[in-house]
Amino acid sequence: MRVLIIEDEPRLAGTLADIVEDMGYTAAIRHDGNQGLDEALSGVYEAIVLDVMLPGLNGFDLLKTIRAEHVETPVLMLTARSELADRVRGLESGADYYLTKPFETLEFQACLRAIIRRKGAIIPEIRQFDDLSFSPTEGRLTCRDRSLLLSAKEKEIMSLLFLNPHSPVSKETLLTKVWGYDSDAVDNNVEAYISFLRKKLLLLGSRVQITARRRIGYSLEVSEL
Amino acid sequence: MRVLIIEDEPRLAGTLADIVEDMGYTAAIRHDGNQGLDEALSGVYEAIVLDVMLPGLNGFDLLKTIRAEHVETPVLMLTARSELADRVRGLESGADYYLTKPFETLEFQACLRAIIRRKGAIIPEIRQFDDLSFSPTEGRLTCRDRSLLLSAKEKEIMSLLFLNPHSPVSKETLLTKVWGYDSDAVDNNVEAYISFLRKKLLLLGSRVQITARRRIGYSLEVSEL
DNA sequence: GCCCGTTTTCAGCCTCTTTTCAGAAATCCA
DNA sequence: TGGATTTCTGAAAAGAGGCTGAAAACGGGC
Repeated sequence: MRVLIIEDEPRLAGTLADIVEDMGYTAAIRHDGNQGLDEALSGVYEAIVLDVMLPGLNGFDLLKTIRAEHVETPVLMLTARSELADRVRGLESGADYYLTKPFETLEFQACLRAIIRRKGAIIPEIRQFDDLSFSPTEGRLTCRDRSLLLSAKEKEIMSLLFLNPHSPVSKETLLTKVWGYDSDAVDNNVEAYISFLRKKLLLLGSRVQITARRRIGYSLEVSEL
Repeated sequence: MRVLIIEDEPRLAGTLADIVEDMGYTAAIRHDGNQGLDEALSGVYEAIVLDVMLPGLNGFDLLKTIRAEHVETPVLMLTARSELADRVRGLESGADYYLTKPFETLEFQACLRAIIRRKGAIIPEIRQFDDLSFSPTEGRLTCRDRSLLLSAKEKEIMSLLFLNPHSPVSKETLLTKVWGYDSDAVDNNVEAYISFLRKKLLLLGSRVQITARRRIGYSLEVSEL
């Protein structure tokens, strides 16, 4: 799961790469428009972070070109200006989102996650939390040398919990995101699955556990012991 | 610090209000376009969360009207569709951001913070008062190296107290905001919870304490010693 | 149709939260 | 000072939410 960053300013490019890697992706960096275009056309990226001002070929034209070539990779555009005209132009060139510098790390992450999710992909490849790692595509949980596969529903629940460890996910969220908006599943369905997942965590011997916060939700936490 | 939510679906409106309040704002809700417009024109809000589909007056037109009246409150638009045309139209109407349903709490908060910050205001997501810090989303109180989690009701009460330390919050306010408008909870319920919270502050060893002002309410104060 | 793993359902138990109550303490005011 | 009022808090009861084992129902592959 790779993200392409096309940004000529080295410091910003580095920072972005760090953030993206924190999210569980591998980052590739290109510093000019033409190199960026070549790379983007490869179509192997999960998302592209694209600065508007670039040497060689500007962001708008780069974007139009790859869209013309039917590369549908989600694109997050970055610009120093927040002019309406620019933002509209960005969207019309085929950007999925438009972020004005400066921005917060959290905001950037949220937007990146949002555009990737919007195109239907499941978020990063391998996510790590303490001694536990999780591959959402495969649905594999690994702790040290032990590893096991999750069922479809278990996998989706784990994905949501892994998205932001420590921050609780409510049963309501789980029900609508995993079972669907108009399903008639009830709270106990979630509880049953949480129970399944806990058994598997125990089996793996991980220090990570799923903690219930009454009336609030479930979150991943590292065991105190 | 108020945020106006213009959203006709009551459930979503309620959820958004909760989130916004967790961030330390006061939420006002309007369920239809015309009422929303009146409220928005007052210009007293820090930000407006605006659904596109509304009875009475749609979001685009509402937004254009208030911008024509030179109300520059940041606006976060919500829509069920992610059509390019819609997004362009939203931006052209004067929206600061465009969020497609469904979205994550975190994503929503990040965007809201972003648009407010962009217009110059600042909001910390962790609130600090003397040696005590409080994270409303997580419901965690921290003092130096010690930290603990609050229950649902404790959390809500603490949120309200933290909103304006030193300024007292009445039992009546607490009852309506925490227990709800039509609950039959009595003053002693509040008193009991204040007592719980005091115990927890003691446990943390914080200098912050909850002071009662007879017939007026409770406020956070720093201990004299 | 049968087998398998997955998913749902149910019931009983357990735990934490919330409410209730009663007496003690503090505060106010005449 | 003394009585009325308000607030505090420990303990217990009531309630809601959460857990889990077992069994039933489902559904895809052979």
